Amino acid sequence: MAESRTNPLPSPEDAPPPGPDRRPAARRGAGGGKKTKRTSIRQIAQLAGVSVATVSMVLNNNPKITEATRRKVNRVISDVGYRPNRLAQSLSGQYTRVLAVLMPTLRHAVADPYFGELISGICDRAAKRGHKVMLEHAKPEFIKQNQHLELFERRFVDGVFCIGFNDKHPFLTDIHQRDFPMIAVNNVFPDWGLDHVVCDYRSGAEQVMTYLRQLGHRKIGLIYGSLDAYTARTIVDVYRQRMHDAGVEADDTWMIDGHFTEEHGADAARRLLEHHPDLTAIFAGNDKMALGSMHYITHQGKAVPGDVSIVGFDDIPHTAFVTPALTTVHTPLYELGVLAADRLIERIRGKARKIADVLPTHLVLRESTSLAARD
Amino acid sequence: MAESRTNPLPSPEDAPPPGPDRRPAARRGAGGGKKTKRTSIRQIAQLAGVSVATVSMVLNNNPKITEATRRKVNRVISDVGYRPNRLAQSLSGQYTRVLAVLMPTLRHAVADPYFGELISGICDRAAKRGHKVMLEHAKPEFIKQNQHLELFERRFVDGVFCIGFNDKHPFLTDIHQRDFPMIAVNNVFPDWGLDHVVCDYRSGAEQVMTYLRQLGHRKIGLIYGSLDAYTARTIVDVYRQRMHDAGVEADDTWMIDGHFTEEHGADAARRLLEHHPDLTAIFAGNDKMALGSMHYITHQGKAVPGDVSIVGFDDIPHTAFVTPALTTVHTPLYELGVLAADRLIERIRGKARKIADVLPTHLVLRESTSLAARD
DNA sequence: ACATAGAGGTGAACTAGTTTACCATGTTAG
DNA sequence: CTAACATGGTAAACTAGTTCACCTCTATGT
Repeated sequence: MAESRTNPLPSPEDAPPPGPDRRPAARRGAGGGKKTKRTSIRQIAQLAGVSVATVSMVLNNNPKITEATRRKVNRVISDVGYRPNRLAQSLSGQYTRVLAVLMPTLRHAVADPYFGELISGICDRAAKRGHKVMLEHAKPEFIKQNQHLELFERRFVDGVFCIGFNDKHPFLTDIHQRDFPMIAVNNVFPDWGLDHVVCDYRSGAEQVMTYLRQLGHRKIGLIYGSLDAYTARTIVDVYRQRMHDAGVEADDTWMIDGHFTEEHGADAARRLLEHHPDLTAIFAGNDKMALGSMHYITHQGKAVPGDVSIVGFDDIPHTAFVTPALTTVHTPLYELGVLAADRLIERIRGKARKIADVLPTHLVLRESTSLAARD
Repeated sequence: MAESRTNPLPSPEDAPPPGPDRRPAARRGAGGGKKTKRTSIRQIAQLAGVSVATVSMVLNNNPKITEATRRKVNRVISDVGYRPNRLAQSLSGQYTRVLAVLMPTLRHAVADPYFGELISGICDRAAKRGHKVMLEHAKPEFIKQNQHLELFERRFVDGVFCIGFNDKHPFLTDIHQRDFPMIAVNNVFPDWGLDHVVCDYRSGAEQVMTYLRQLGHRKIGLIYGSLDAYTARTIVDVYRQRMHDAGVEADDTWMIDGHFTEEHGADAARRLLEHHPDLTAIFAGNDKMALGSMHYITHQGKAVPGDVSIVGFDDIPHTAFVTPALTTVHTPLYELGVLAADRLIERIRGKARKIADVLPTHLVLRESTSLAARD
C-alpha cells in the first residue's frame, strides 16, 4: 500500500489515484450534476413558502415560530420525507453529538466482557440522550500521529470516554490540558487530576478480605492486575494492610502480577503455590485471572474450594456458569457506563465541576470459597 | 424531560430551553464572536500566499500541484498546526468515512465475546483503512423511528455492518432496497439476498457429528440457538441428517432451543436429559449454551466428559479456561470482522459485485469430549 | 512564426445547515 | 395620538471544506 507518504494529514486512503482525477462518474457533490440531489432545507422553505431560517427554527423547536407556521412547515417536511443533514448541522452548530470510547490496544479488547459491559452502558445512555458513539483503539501509531487530539481538532467528536488506561499512558494529559471534554471510566489518575467515575475498589477488596478471614483463611495469595493502575493498586493496598492485621507480612512471594489475563493468572497461581504450598485462598484482581488460576489448580488435582478458595473481582456475566461458580466482587460496570455518559454529556454542556463519582460494590458469594481446611 | 414533543425529527435534546434562546455565551459559531476561531483553510491560503483551492489540493495530494507549492503550503500547515475540519470535508465530499455496526437490542450485547470478536476485527481493519466505526443498537424504537435509514439519509455513515440479526428482522430489507451499502456479518439471508460474509457452519457441524460418531456416540442431543437464523438452522440440518444416517430419527425431544444463553442452555440440558437419560453427548450451537449445559450436568453429579460429552460452537476466548476445557468449533470471528470491513469498504467505493464469502471453520479438541461410555 | 496543448493555479459556486441583524406589523402605555 | 415595545418572520452572513470552469504561462510541433 501507499504507506510511503510523509504528510500526516490525510488518512491513508485519501490520496486520489495517480493521473487525472477519476472519481466515480455518479458524482453528486458540489457543482456536479443535479440528478440525485437530496432534498435540502432550501427546497423545504420554497415548498412551504417560508424562509430557510424559518424552517431551521421549526426544526429546532424555536418558540419564536407560531403554531400555524410550524404546522405548515412540518406538513411539507413529512410529505417529502425530509431529514436534515447532520453534517451541515454539526458544521454550523457547536456540537457534533458524537462521543468516542478510547481504549487500549489490547487485541480483542471489545471482546472482553469487562470492556463490553462498560461500553454497553455508555452506548445505551448516549443513544437515549441523542448521541452517537464511536470506538477508537489507542494503538501506538494512533497516539504518535496525535489522532487522539485530531478527534477534537477535526471535529469528529464532542468528548471521549477513556477506559482501560493507567499511569503508563501520559497522552491522556494531552487531551486534558487542552480542556477537551474527557472522562476516565473505572480508572483514577490522582496525579493528573482527570475527571472520572469509578467503582469502589477499596470497599470491594475490604469485603473480600473480611470474608476470607471469617472463613478462617490466613494464608491468602494475591494475584493483582497491574501496579500501573490506581484501582489495581488499591486492591494491593487493602490486601497488604489486612494481611498485616492478620499477622502475615505479605512480601513479593505472596503477590504476583497476573496481567488481567487467564493465562497469566494460571501462571501466577502456579508460582504462588510453589512458594506457599500451604496456601488456602487466592484473591484475584479480576475474574479472568481468577478463572485462570482455578483452571490451573483443578488441573493440579487440587479441589476448589476444598483445598484452595478463590475469589475474583468484577462479576463478569459467565462467572456464574463455571464450575465451581466463582465468588467475586460485583462491580456495576453497565451502570458505571451509564453514569459516565451522563457525566460526560453534562461536561460538554458546560457544567465545569470536577467529576469524581464512586459506585458501590458488593461481594457475591458462590461456590469457589469455603472454610479454610486448616491454618 | 421534554418528551411531549410530536415532531420526530430532532433528537430528544435538540429542543432549546423555553424562553429566548440562551445558549452558552462562549458561542464561537456562525456570525458570533471571532475570538476562539479555529484556523481554517482560508487562513492557511492567506499565510501561504496561494488560493484556497490550492490548499485543498495539497491536502488531498492532488498531482496537479508542483512540489515547490506543495512544500510551501505544507510548511504553513505544520507551522500553525492546522487540521482540516472533517465535517466540512464530509459535507462537500462524497463520503463521511464513518461506518456503523448495527446489532440487536440484547442488553449487554457488546459484552458478549461473540459480538466483541466481530467488532474487534471490524474496528481494527476499518481504522487501518481510515474509517471510523460507530455502534448502534437496533432497539424497537430505533427501528420505529427509522433511525436505521436516517443513518444514511442524514449522512451519519457510508455503510453498515449488521450482526446478530435473523429472519425476524425485516427492517434490514429497508436498507437493502434503498441500495445503501450494507453487509450482514455471520448471518445469511437467502430470501432477501443481502450481501454477507459468514463462517462455514455446515462444515463445522459436520466435523462435530463425525467426531462424536467416531467416539462411539449415537444418542446425541442438540441445543440449537434459534430457528430464525439461517446459520443456526444449518447446524440443525446437519445434525438431523447425520442422526438419520446413524439410525436415529431425531424428533423434537432430541433438539431444544437454548436461545444462545447460558441460562437457557442449562435448562435445555435439563429437558434433554429428562427425555433421554441415556444420552451420551450434547452438541450446542454456541459456547455459552454449551457452558450452561455443562454447568447443569456437573451440578447434577454427572461427569463431563465421563458420563456426557459436550461440544460447543464459536471457540470464544475463555472456553479454554473452564474445567473441563470445552471442545468446540473454532469460528474465525475476528478475521470475519476484518473481511467484512474490507468488503463493505469496497462496496462503498462502488464495486457492486455480490458479496457472499465463506471462511473455514475447524474443530478444536479439548477436554469435554471422550469415548461414549456405552451405547 | 504561430497555433495549440498542457501544466499549474485561481475565483466562484457549490455542499446544507444555523444565527444574527433587521424589518414590518400589532399592541400597549402615557 | 403617538412613542415604545413585543411578535413573527426574513435576507444575508456565517460554519469549512471541494470542485469546476477558466486563465495565464510555457513548451512543443509544423
